[in-house]
Amino acid sequence: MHPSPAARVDRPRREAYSLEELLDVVVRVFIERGYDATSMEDLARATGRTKSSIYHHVHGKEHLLSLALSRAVDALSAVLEEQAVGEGRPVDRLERVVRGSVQVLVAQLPYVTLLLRVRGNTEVEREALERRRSFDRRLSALVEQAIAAGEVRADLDPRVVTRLLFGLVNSLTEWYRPDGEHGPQDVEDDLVAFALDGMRPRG
Amino acid sequence: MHPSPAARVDRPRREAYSLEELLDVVVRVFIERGYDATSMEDLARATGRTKSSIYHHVHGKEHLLSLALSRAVDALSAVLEEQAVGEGRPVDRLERVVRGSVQVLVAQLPYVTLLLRVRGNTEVEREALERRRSFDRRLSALVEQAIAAGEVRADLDPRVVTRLLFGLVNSLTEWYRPDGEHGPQDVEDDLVAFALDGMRPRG
DNA sequence: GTCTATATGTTGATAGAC
DNA sequence: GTCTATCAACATATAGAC
Repeated sequence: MHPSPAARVDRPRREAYSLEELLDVVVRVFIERGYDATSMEDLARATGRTKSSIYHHVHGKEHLLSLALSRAVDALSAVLEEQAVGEGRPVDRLERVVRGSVQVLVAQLPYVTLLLRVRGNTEVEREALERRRSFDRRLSALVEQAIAAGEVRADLDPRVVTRLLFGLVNSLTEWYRPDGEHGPQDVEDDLVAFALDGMRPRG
Repeated sequence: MHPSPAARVDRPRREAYSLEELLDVVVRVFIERGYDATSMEDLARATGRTKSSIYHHVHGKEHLLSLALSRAVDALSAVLEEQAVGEGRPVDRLERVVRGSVQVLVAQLPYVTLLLRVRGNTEVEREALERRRSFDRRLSALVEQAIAAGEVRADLDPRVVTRLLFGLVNSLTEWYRPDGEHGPQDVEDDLVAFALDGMRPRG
């Protein structure tokens, strides 16, 4: 059944574009509205194309999520990989992991933000969550090494310290904006200073 | 049009129950699956009733969210209200706000968790977000008073410190569990110790 | 590689019996 | 206050023209 010519909406035909460009727009919308609340029609509107056009690039909505989460997880894993078997005092390696994580988080803010919001509804999400937990476990081991070496205070529960440190870094996604009033280096330095020495003046 | 008797599913008729009981179940499911991913049918299954039965208690899905968010926001506001015009050094009032927030967060964990995940898609969500921002602003003022009094280190950006402190407390919802291995008092003490003095041993 | 049109399932919500 | 039955809207996804 053909439509009558009068029924056609004058939707202009857009240039072809890459998966990379598509993903940038998609992730922005996923964060803004939430993954589940975002429809393929929303994505079509945001990209200035049609749903069918998106389906030409990817298998579906969950595939888009999968691509986005992989990027974030890969970047974070690389940071830990560098320091996990590194040299130097445990507390210094820990600091480098924190600094590296902050840098990744800032550089890949939308992707990491999306990763941190995943709840495990689907297989794709559960896989990403499992890789996050692996990151957590290895960071925890580093904290315990630092405590054993007397470089981190021993009067606090190591597991709680790990969680708090982790939470401190991850909380950046809730407020840090690249075009905001805080520079990435200042935020990184303030966060490390806060984590190591706290809010109270020393002396 | 009546169904044939054979088509009827043998769904047992359940006892009446209160809005309070309903809300507890609903919030648990909202957190588990995410608000948008949760269907009214999911809620019906979780409560052991039917969709229609739920609609008898509330106007709809968003009404359930509204009730849940109000509870969290009210509890957090009460904590700040106690200390905002309180007596004592700013840093001590700040510590009491942090301790009070942790206690509320632990006592009302599912409700606060839900609040912290809201993105502002609807009017109900935007209202809750605005009340959160108000909380943030007043906490920020308290931090600045403490810095002005020389009770909090002045070499860090006050706004960044506020965000980090806020993020530290809120990150509890990501891992704290009432039936877990950490007692609420220990977590509260460790968090305050971490925030005030950091991870590094003093002396 | 984009488009229009459509198939097919699920959603939030309501009507009305019991 | 619970239930069964139903709806209109919207969801993901696909077919096939250009």
